[in-house]
Amino acid sequence: MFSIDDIREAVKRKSMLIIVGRCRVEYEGRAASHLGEGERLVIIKEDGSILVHRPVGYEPVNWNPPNSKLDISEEDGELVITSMRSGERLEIRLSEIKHFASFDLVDDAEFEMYASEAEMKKAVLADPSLIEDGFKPVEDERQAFGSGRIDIFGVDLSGRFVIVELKRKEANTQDINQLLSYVESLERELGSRPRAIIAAPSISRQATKIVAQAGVEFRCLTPRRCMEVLRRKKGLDAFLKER
Amino acid sequence: MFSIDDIREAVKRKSMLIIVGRCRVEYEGRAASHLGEGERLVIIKEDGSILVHRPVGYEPVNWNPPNSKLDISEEDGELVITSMRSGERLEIRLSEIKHFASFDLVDDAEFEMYASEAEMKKAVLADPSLIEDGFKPVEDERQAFGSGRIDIFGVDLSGRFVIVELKRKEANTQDINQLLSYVESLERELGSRPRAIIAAPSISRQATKIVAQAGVEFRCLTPRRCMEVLRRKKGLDAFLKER
DNA sequence: CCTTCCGTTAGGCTC
DNA sequence: GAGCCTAGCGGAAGG
Repeated sequence: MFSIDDIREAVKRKSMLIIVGRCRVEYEGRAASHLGEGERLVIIKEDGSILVHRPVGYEPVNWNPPNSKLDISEEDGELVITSMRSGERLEIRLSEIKHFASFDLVDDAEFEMYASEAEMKKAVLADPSLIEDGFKPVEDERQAFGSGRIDIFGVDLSGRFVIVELKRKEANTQDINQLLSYVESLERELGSRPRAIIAAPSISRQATKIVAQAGVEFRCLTPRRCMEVLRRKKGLDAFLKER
Repeated sequence: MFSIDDIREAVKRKSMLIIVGRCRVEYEGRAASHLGEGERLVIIKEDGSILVHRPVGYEPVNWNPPNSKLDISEEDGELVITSMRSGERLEIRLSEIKHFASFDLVDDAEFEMYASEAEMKKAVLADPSLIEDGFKPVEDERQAFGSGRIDIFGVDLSGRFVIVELKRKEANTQDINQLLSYVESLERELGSRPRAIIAAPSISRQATKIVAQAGVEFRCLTPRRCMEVLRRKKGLDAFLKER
């Protein structure tokens, strides 16, 4: 079996702890919550993050992020785990522990993610014709005109300014509003209204209406297409380097 | 020890599985990712959700939501867990298993959350003076004017329309833009510009500028204050019922 | 630090 | 099912 000292020892050693048991959970901080008695999985990680998982659902029912401070105690025969963080307090009272284990895990691997919006941006900068022929991104891309950051800012064949908003999935009304706030901000700044292009794999029907009404243009652009462009470019770079 | 059949059996029994071991993870679906070899915690829940947790961080590095389909197999001496879902595939290849356990957890408790935006809305409907004296929410509150849903729609003392946007934490520029899109949509619909009020515990400096420029009004309203109003109202209801 | 915005966001609610 | 919004969102990136 194990004692409260085993748990304290594991916490101090900065191991990952797994506790399965019957518990109640109270949270108070940015909001507040109460969870009555039931059987759950509690995970405590070496960075001070803590998760309470119910038997179903993707999300933890309660948690505290990394760098929370732990306190382990015993009260009325219950194991009490308290996780504290500026302004937030999570208390888990375990009346019965079905399982306890601790591990010192080694995990240095890189996590690589593909098909993100950042990759779409790279692809458009590498091949601006993905937006339209003659589109030229403006070199200095750190454009923060009062209200937010523009994904890509450039000029079209006729020299007119173009704001491009990228989305890796279907564009919705919120996305169009975001783009329009950039347009208006930039219009005030430059005196003329720039073109606005939303580039996404698809667009919601509702958003289509706003797009039509506000003169925004839609370009179909998928993350997959962008990955292909980047792969081709990478291949070309390698080829040029070899020569 | 345990065999692959133990794991299959636990999955079939719809238990919660906990596996700690050395693994690689591939994901392909809405995006794609690759995670090289390292030691992690894998959780499989009875509803088909699956989580891969690294030794640090609040979030799982890879996952699949509830109702994913599981396949357990053995390849090249590795335990291969595949989780599939419409258009998404998660593959975990375990080269070494340090720990395996399964549990049939019982958890029927209610989870109660307080201080949500929904509660703020209830409080304002119960006591509209939280917005201002004479404010009257319009009964028919299902207001979806082309672009999104308005939190609370009403009239002020002078009979002018008022749009109220509630936020449980500091209001930012995005929130103001959202409110303004409602204002403009409604202005087109009604012919006159309604008042716009953002009710939140605080407002960011950036948002303050837009508020001033666009004629939006800010009302300080905290979730805590709303909870007190609701508690008082509940108390009153109970008192009236007792008589 | 503040601000902004992405995310395999998830999850819920409404039409 | 489609669309929209909240979340104790978390996390990263930029100023």
